Amino acid sequence: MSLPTFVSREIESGGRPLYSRKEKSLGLLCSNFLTLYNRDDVDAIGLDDAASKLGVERRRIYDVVNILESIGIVTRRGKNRYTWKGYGEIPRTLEELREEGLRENFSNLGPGNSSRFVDDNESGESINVKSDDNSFASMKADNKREKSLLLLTQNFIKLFLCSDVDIITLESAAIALLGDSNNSTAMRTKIRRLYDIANVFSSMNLIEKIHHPESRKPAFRWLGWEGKHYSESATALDLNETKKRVFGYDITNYSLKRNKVGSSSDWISDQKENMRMHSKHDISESNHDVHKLKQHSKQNSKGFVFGPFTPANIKGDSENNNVRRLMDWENLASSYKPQYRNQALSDLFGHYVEAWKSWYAEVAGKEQIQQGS
DNA sequence: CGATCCCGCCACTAA
DNA sequence: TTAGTGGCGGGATCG
Repeated sequence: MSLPTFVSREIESGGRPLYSRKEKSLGLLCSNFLTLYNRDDVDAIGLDDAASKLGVERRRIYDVVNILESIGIVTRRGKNRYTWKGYGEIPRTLEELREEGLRENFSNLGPGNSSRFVDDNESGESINVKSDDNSFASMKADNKREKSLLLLTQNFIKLFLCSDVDIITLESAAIALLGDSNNSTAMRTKIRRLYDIANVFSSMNLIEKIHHPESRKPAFRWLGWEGKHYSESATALDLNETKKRVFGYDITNYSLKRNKVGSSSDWISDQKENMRMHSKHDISESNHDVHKLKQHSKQNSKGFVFGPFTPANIKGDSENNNVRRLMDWENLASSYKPQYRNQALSDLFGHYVEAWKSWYAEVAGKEQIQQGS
């Protein structure tokens, strides 16, 4: 009961809707999470700490962490605690997943597949010979594990790694990963999860959202982690910035729920809207894949990852000794005229800049408050 | 209107 | 039992 849920379409004095789903996307949260912890002096990650630092509910941290764990970036150390492993684990983990997937015949995507994930596992000793109720319990636990975000994520990846196709529709992925069951509800739920996963992977540029060449349907293309260089240990050149004005607020924006009004925290309300970059005159957004050899994302010294909208500015030559370092994003955003494919991307970029400045201010502001406990 | 996907209730579990 | 986890899907947003 309850939850009136009458669309309280609050409009901030000015015409700007005071709630944007894009600002709270898992992908953005993931980027912030990675940027926050991709440092050499980071080892343990406290979930509470992460939640408060990133300004989100704990529930969301679970989502991000579970997905990141599937790639090996972090590992569960124990209750409320994870260990940062770093991007270096990605290639290794992907390779393992590929082999594992091949071993499990994960290359079947088409209909009538009846893909069966054997669900291997390390602790392959289930001695539950019988014991009625006992086996029931383990069965339930097993069933739950099979539905876990972590496993779903890994299976999703296997789909790409073990198949000749590199463009997959979430629907097809759901069908393949669902094994069978034509249940419409299960399908819808599965796709919801895949969207979540796709979001964070997109933010990491492991995959890219596109429109199927012919089908026109939205799909995702595997990009992989190959050329992506990261700086395992944050170089010194960051955090030395000072000419950047410090914003008082931090990324903590618990308020602004979907409907609820929430305290009018002036999050993005300021006037940095002057960085309206129009979507350039169509850049020959030709019919089929213009995405040929685009160089998605580069990362700055701190490991911050750009979305699929890498400003053509830094893409110059691929991963040279990325000595670029911290260019002034504010200027870039307001003066540089990037060739974004569309308004959405430019908007997203704006949000990234915003988010980046936010946590940057926080981090720079109060040193690295290494979480203890 | 269909594609997205955030939010947070609440069933499980671990301590 | 309490605290930590994390399925799940309603329904708000986006395009």
